[in-house]
Amino acid sequence: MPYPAQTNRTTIVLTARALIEREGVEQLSLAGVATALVIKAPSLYRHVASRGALLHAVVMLTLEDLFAAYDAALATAPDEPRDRLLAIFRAHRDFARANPRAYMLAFTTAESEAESNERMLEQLVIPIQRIMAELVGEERSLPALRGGLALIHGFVMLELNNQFRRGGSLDAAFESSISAFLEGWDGG
Amino acid sequence: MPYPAQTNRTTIVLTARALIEREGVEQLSLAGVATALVIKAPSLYRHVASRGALLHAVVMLTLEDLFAAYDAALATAPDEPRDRLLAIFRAHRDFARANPRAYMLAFTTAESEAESNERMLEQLVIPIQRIMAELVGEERSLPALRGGLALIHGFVMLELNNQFRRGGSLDAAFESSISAFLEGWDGG
DNA sequence: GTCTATATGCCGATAGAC
DNA sequence: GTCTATCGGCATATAGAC
Repeated sequence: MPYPAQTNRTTIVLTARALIEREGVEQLSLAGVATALVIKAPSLYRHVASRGALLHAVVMLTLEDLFAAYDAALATAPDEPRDRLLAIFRAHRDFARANPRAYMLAFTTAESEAESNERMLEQLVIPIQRIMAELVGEERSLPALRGGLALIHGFVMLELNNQFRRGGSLDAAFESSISAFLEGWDGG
Repeated sequence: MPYPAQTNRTTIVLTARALIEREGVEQLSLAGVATALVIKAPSLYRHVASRGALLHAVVMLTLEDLFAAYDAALATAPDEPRDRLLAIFRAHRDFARANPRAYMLAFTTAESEAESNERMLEQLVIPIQRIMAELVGEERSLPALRGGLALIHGFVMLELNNQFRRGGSLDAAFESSISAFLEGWDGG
């Protein structure tokens, strides 16, 4: 066994994500990943087809983790629909702040890499829409879902890109904006 | 005059933006810009310090154009604060859809290139906050501004990245979400 | 201000030995 | 599965002639 296995696909993907988080996506090179794993770049091709495939794997992993964060938040949330929705939204924001570059990458891949991405995103959104339906009714649940996603995603994107530069509590702005949005659908 | 002027900084920036819109930011090379201008790449350095400086110029131009779109929208809008806010939000979305890649670039530059970017963004946001203050009161105008920006920016980002894949009217979702958000602040 | 020529570097990816 | 060696490409940026 002159060249025993020194890594595997999962480790490679995790390392790539860590490097992306540290230096940015455009800085990610296969040589960098290999160095971090103390192997040589060509060895990576036994586990990953290309740089693009690696990035796609990072995106999928990130979406899976976000989904898991939803589940964890729901596991400890109260029964009220409104509380459960808030729990998900807060978990979403927390996740984005904990993994900013991976988060942005996952939601900014325009290509929508085949169908895998699409399926994952659908899975992610199902629990939100279900709760939304309880709150605003079935027929308005789709636009309400879209607005809710837009609100939290937009908030998080602006926050991650340092576009809220005027002081004041971002937490309070987040909470009160969600409250306003939900109450507005109630009333409408 | 063996080598007469064949271009200028403004033309270069406009060309760069057009290329970005066509092929994406990461695809933009100085060689590509030069070719589009029918000159050679090194000539660009008489007008632009570096690729980064060129990108920054594109961002500033884009923000200026967005600001102008706000002004144009307000010029023909009714007097009611709510109508004026809707006019700005619709103009924002229209602009983003007309210039998707430049828009994403402008709002995704984490570095916040010196202070110029910051000042421009502040200018952009002033009219929105002023109207917001009329609608929800001065002391709540900052969180309401942030929530409103988050909602429209998030909606547009999800839309541009093709993350609304379930059919239904996006226009309707946009309008009803804004209505809900604004009414929620009224009621709160 | 534009040109040619070039320095310099990094990248993704492949071939073939072990 | 990992290695060394390498191909081929394209990038930013500079030097110096005109």
